[in-house]
Amino acid sequence: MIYVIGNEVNYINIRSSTIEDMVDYFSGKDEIGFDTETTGFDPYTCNLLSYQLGDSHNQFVVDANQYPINIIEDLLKKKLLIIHNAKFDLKFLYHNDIYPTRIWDTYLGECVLHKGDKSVRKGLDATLSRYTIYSLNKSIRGVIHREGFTERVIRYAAEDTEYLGLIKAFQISKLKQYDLMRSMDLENEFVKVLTFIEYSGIKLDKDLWTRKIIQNEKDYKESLDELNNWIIDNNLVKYIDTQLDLFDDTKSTTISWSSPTQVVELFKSLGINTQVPDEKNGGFKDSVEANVLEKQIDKSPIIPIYLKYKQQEKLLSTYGKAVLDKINPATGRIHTQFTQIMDTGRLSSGGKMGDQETMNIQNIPRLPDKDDRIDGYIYERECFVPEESNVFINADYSGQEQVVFANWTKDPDLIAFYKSNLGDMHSFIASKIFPKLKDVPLKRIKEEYKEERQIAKSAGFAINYGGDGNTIADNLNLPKERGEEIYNSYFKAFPGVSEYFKKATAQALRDGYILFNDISKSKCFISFINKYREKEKIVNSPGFWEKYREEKKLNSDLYKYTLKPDVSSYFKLRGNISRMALNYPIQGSSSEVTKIACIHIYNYILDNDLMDVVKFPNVIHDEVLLECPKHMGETMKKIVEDCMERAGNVYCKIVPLKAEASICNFWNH
DNA sequence: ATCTGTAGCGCC
DNA sequence: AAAGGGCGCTACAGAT
Repeated sequence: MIYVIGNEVNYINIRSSTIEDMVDYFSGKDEIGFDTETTGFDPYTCNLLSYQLGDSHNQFVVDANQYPINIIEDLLKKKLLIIHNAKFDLKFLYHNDIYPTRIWDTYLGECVLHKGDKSVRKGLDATLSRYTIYSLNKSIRGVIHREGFTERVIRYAAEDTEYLGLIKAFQISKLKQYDLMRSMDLENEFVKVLTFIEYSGIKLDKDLWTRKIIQNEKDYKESLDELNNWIIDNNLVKYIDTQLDLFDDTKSTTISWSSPTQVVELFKSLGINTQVPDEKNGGFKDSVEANVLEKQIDKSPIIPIYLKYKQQEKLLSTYGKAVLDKINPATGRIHTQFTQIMDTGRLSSGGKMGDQETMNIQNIPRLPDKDDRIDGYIYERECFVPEESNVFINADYSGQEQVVFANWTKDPDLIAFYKSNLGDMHSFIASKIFPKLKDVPLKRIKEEYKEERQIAKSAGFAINYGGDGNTIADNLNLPKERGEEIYNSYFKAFPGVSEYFKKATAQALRDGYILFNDISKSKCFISFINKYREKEKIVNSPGFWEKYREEKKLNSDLYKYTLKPDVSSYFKLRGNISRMALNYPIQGSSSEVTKIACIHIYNYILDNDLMDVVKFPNVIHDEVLLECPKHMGETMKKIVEDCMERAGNVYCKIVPLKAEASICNFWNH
């Protein structure tokens, strides 16, 4: 039965009711299906129209204008709320100072159960159809704003809460089957925090940002002029604009410098090699990306000018005027949208929230090292600031993924490095892969063997992400053989890493998913596992390789069009799985550590009644940004560090994760 | 005029 | 045999 509170109705199976009756009905129950209808996505500028509470027997649709949601605060705080995409509804509750404690988010349930498969639709309707024969009519969505509490609006609003308990039950059974309940618990806890982060937003100093744009425009024009003048000075007539302008006798060029296609053509004519391997077809393609050109910096003086231009262009486009439009008129702050569960469990930021464009707040350019900063130059992160009477607490884990890596691989030398607090990691790897540095103190390596250290840094990085000798050679512009040597000496130096790599790959190939760790048991399902198994079956069939070698010798059509593509795709898929198996557990477990840290911080804020005082402007993978009144700075700094290290201790039992926080007046990281 | 895919590059 | 993990945004280029 559907009940409406706040409007007199009498339709078939729809009755009028009262708040008291509704509260009475749910007081004996532990969980409530919950949903809201609003005028839009932003809690600061939009309003709550109705809220619905329901289970499989009864649903209550309440007119929020007549009955402000605060009157059921007690219910919302005490019961388990089952919500599809809770972040949206929670934001409106937070806006009314209601902070529920127990959430089951059926949307996140789907994300946990189908992590790795983007093709799975996770909306409420799609979710319901996955588990039951029921389906929803979503065409009504948004109509409530226009037509009010009509019969069809009431029916569909009620329907959204009717099946949530059922979906939850199906999800629990699936989650248990895959041993994913702890992973789900983590996400259900974290969604409350992520809501708070989005709700908090981050303040952008508008004037400073505007000055930054002016500065970028000036730099941009200068490098653009430099580019064009170089063409004119070198009299590359093909690219010089010959069209006369009666009012302007300065020459210009016909090149659109932000077009890679056009720049490729020019650079080729200057003898610059633009060929890079094309992953898609195994052949080659043209590219003028920075890492291709940097290796050929001596080939033409135009290269450094072009690279500088590209940098300025980026600062002016992605980090230019559009950012100012993202400032919320009500709060004066930028409120992004986070996606809570990507394939590795990491967050992402940006995209559209309804018809509202948000921005990625996780890729704002970093401040250069202090020594490299230019006096008076305005850097992006300097423009992100706390409110007048506040300070930022900016904290990050030192070497989060590296430390998780050491704990996961259990490599004795890596562990020894951290345990003895030897100092610089890259110097340590250098000492392991260069025999001549075996007995040189790490401090000396860092200062005197910069080249070796750089090689070690690049090699360690590539290997962590599943790269190999070829990757190393390519990165460092070395011969293939040298890259191979470095690769091999790395594994010789760290046998535990090699062992771990083998085990991780074997597990993934066996199970068809990547197991992140034994604490949360989080998993990413390999969406293309069946495709891999098909190819595996082919290459493992009796006599396949004999046939392959034979046909290869003949270079037959069978080889060219069947055997070769099969083998190629087999190794390609296997390589992909292998790299996922190496990287996902490190990246995914690290993200869980950060999520738990954020939960601790959030709970501290909530337990100490600081929701109106402390803000949580951002989280960037291994880094958190808090905002609090100046006088609380020292306390919050310690709290944040403590929360982060406590979270780290859950996952990193051998080598602990250390967190460092600082108090600052802008995003100083 | 509007949509889609790609190249390139910002962050961790 | 192929050859570095995870994201999102902006410009261009080609298509509709």
